[in-house]
Amino acid sequence: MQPLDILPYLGKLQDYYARERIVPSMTRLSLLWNVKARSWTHRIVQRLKEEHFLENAPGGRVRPGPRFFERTVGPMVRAGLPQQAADMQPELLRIDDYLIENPSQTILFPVKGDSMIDLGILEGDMVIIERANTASVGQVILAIVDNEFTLKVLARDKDGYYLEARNGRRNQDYPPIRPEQKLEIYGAYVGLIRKTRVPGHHLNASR
Amino acid sequence: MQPLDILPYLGKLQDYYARERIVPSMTRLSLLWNVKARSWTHRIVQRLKEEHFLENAPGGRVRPGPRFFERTVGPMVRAGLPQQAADMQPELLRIDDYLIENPSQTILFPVKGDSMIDLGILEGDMVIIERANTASVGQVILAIVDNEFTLKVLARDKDGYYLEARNGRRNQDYPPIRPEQKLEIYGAYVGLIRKTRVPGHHLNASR
DNA sequence: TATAATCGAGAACAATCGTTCTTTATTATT
DNA sequence: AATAATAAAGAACGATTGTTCTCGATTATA
Repeated sequence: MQPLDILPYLGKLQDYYARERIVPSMTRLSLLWNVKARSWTHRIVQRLKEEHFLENAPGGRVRPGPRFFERTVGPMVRAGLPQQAADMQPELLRIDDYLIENPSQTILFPVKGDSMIDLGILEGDMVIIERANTASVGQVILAIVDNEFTLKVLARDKDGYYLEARNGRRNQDYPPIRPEQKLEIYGAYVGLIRKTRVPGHHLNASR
Repeated sequence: MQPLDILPYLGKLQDYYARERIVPSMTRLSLLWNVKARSWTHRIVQRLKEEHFLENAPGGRVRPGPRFFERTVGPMVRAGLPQQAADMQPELLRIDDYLIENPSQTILFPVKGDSMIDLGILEGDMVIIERANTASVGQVILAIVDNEFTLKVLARDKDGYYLEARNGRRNQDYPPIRPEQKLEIYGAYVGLIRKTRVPGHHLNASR
C-alpha cells in the first residue's frame, strides 16, 4: 500500500460521484476532503491517478479511471457466488455504455416476426441498429425493401446481392429477398435488448 | 420542434460523451460544435438545459440530464421511410430504465453454453437477473446447483421441482436437473442484452 | 539524537472558466 | 419593402481553474 492512505479520500469522492456524477474541481475537492491547501488536494488527486482510480479528461479535468468503480469484496464470499456483482453495480449508465458506441447514429427497432430466430432474435426484442450505408456479406443488416424495414443477413451470389432469413424450421416461409433494382441498407445490427418481464407486473409482489 | 434545432448539437455531444464520459467546457464545446463564439455555445447549452438534456452540476459545470441517454425507437412494421416521419416526434427510450426496474436487486450474468438456445439466449449474451427466492413453474430462473449458477426453466412433476433446459436439438445433452436436497433459487430472468459488435472494431473503418 | 522522508499549508501564477453585454448577419413575417 | 425575430460573432468581466513553488510540522528511520 502507498505511504499516503488515499482510500478514505477515494471513498468520499466515490460517494460524491454517486450523488453528483461528476468529479469536482480542486477547490471543491478540498472542501469535501477537509483539506486546507489546494496543493495538497492536487497531490492526493495525483496519487489517485497513479493508482488509476482517476484519470485525466480533456480540458485539464479529471474523470473516474478504470478502478474507480471497483467494489471492495468482503471476506465472506462463498465459492461460486456472484463475483459478477462487483463489476457492474450502481452506475445506471453502464448498460448503455456497453451497448452504444455512437449514440447519434444508433436507433432501436422493435422486432416483428421470427425470420431471424436462429440468431436468437425473437419477436418483441429490440435490435440496436447503427446507421451505415454499406455492409459486408454475412452481416446482419436492417434494409429497406418495398418501403419497409427488414432485418436480414446480407448475402451475395453470381446474380448479385440479396437478403437471407435465418429460420431453419420455417425456411420455406422466408425465401431470399432479391431487390428489383437497388438494395438500400439502413444500418447494421450491433446488439439487442430483451425485456421478458410483463410491464408493471412484479415478480415478488408481496406487499 | 424548437426554433433553434439543437438536435445536431446534442448528437455531437452525445458522441463526445460516449468517448470521454465528460461534458466539456464552453470553449471545447465551441470547438466540437464549430461555433466561433463562446456566448452562442452558452446559449445552445441553455436550450439543452431547458429540454433537460443537460443540467447544472456543482461548480458551475454541466452534466447530462435525464433525457441525455434517450435513444430513438424506429418503426418496424409501418410502411414508409423515416424521413416521412420527420413531422411526428420520434419515440424515445432509455435502455436502462426500460430494462431495469430494481437496480439494487438486479445483476448481469454472462451466459455460457447453449442450453437455453430455444428461448433465444445465446452464449456471450448477458442475462438480466433480478434477485428472488421463489419462482413459479415455467419461469426462467438462475439457480445454484452444486455451487454453480445455472439458467434453466423451473418445472415440477410428482417427484417435486426440477430444472429443464431449452435446447430442442441437443435435448439429450441437457437432461433435467434434479437437486439432491434443496433447489436454491438465486433470481429470475427478466431480460437480456447482447452486443454483437467486436469491441473496438468499427464497422465503417474506412479511413 | 540526527536525518531524511512525508504531510500539510500558504501564496502566487497564467490560463481558462462561465457569463453578460453589444453588435452584426440572417431569416421569417407582415 | 418594412419589420421583427432569430442566429451568430466578438469583446470584456471577474471568478475560478490547475499547477507550481516555498516553507513549517510531523513522522519514521538510521
